[in-house]
Amino acid sequence: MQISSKFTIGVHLLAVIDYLGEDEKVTSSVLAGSIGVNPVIVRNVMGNLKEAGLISISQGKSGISLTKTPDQITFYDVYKAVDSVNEDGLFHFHENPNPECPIGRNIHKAMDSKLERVQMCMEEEMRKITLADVMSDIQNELKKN
Amino acid sequence: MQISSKFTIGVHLLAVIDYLGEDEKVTSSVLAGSIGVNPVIVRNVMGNLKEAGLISISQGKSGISLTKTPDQITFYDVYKAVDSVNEDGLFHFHENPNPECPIGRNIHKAMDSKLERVQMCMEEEMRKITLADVMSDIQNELKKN
DNA sequence: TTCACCTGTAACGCTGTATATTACATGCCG
DNA sequence: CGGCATGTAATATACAGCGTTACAGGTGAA
Repeated sequence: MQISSKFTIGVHLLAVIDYLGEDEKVTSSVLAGSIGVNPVIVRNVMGNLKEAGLISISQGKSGISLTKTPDQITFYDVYKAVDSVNEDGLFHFHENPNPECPIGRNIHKAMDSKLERVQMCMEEEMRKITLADVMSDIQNELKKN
Repeated sequence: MQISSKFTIGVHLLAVIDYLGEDEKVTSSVLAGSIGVNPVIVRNVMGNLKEAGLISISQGKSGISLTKTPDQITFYDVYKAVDSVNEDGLFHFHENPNPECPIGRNIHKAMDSKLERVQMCMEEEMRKITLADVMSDIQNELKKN
C-alpha cells in the first residue's frame, strides 16, 4: 500500500510555480515536463489545488501562481487537496466481523479510536512541514553545484 | 488509498486467540468465522504473525496461541508482520522527475527525509498501542450488556 | 502406524484503483 | 475573434487486494 503519487506531484508542482512563477509563464505542459508525467495528470492535480485555494489559474501571461507564501503551504494542505486517503480513513477495516462472536461484535468499536489516533498523528506531522522547507533544501542543493 | 485489511484482520485474530485460546481449540476456520473472511486469508495472516514470532501454531489440542502477553504485542508489531506498507515507504514518489530541471533534479532529495519523518511519526504512535488496550476496551463493552 | 484434520501454498479470477493517453468542449486573454 | 490553455470524459493498461478452489504436506491422537 502506498499513498498516490498525486501527493508528491502536487508538491513538485507548487515548487516549480514558486521557483519560476514570476519569470516564466507556467502551464500544465511546462509542469508536466518537469515532473515527468502526462499533462492531464497535472491538470487534474492543478484542479485539486485550485479547489483547495492554494493556487490561482489564469490563462493569460501570468499563468499559474501561488495564492499564499510558501511558508503558509503545508504538506497537509496538499495531502488533503489531492484526496490522498479515503474518507473511510487510513486503515481499511475488514467489513464483515461476525456479530455473534463477542470479539467480532466489538472489535470495530475497540479499534476505531486507536486507528484514528494513529492517522491524526501522521497528519499533525504533515502540518509541520511547509513548501518553504522544501524550497530551502532545494536552494541548498543548487548552491552546492 | 488505504492500508490493507490484513492489518485489522491480524489484530482481530490475535484478540480471538487471547479471548478463547485457553478454553477452545482455535483453528483458521474458527478465526475465519469470527472475522468474516475466507480461511485462506486467515492462514496467510497467521503465517505472517508466526514468522514475526507473535503466535505459535500447532495442530494438536492447543491449536494456535500467543507467544507473548497481550501488553507486549503492539499495533506496530502486527503492522510490520503483515507488510502493511511497501518497502519503498508510505508515499509513492512520481518516478520520472526531469533531471534537466532544477526542481526536478532535487525534489526527491528535498522531500525524502521529510516523508520519512511523517511515516516514522505514524509508526511511533502504533508502538504505543497494544493488544491489551484492545482487549480491555472489548471487555468493557461486554460488561455493558 | 494410520488416519483425520489442519496448515501451507499455488493458481486463478474478479474487482477496484492508479496512471497514461487521446480527444474534445469550454473559456479566457491578447 | 482566434489561438491556446484548461477542464473533463472515455478508454486502456497494469497492478494490488481479496476471494475461492484445490491439493500437497505434516502433525497429533487413537
